[in-house]
Amino acid sequence: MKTDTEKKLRYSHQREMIYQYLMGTQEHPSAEMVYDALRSEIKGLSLGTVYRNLRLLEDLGKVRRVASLNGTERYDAMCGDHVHFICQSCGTVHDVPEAELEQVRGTISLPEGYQLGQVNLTLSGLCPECLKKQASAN
Amino acid sequence: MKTDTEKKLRYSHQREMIYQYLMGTQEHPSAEMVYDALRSEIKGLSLGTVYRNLRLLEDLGKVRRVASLNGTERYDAMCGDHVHFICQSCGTVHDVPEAELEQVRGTISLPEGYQLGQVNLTLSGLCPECLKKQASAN
DNA sequence: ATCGATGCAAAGGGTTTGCAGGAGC
DNA sequence: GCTCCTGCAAACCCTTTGCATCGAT
Repeated sequence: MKTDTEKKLRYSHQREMIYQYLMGTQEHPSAEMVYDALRSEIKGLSLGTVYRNLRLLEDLGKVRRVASLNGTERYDAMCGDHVHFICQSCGTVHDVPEAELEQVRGTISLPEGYQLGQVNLTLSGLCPECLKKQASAN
Repeated sequence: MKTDTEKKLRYSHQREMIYQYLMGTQEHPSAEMVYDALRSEIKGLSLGTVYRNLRLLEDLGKVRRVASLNGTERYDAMCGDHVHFICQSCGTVHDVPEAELEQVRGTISLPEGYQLGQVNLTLSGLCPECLKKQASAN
């Protein structure tokens, strides 16, 4: 009586590497960034495979889509709710550990009848580097 | 010493209608939804024009991109920060007036050197209708 | 008359998918 | 050996853009 994920999945080196890569990075990469990072380690890796596995890992709840920048999705292996900062200029996505999302979650009162899933708090603005560049451009 | 928006803009019926439509709706429409809603009123309206004007209105700060669902951007004419609820199942975007975003903004402490712009709090989950459908499917 | 705005259609960029061969179990 | 997974490339979808024309000032 649940979303039947009847298909049993097999081990795949590609999937494992993709997941490991996401676990080990802080950069909240897009599919293409993952692809670029792994193509040297996995000969013949294809972008399609990266997309397929990201989607699969997402369905499994092991990976999360954390932001969308200029039509490009960004992924993260940490699945707990947390806060992200997106730089409008360079597109970097940083975690913001200081912000207390738990606290935020506490203050939310949804109207009757809604079921709350993810809480996504995204800040945008300019990162230190881009601020610097902007300053020196004047 | 500012982003020179030197180009002077002229009145356009299409732009006016698009803006009015966004002001008058609660549905946080995508470009195509705006197009579909207005094509009967504006003969010969083109989707490209809708996109161009949404972008322009966004640059003017009169309209805001509030969410991206399955790679499709959603727009809103209300430009203050507020909270949105996206139904994972049907894609509806609702405002959540109860949530106190101001309060949230107060609790945020960014690391040194960042400049905070927009604060975007998006909740996702299931809306009442989809919950109902899901229940009756069992 | 000038130059911004439009419609149209083609191009662009990210993501998905069909297919035949390859790999896990 | 049965299926799932992969690589490749074509297909898809949303969005942007080039171009000739229309329209506002």
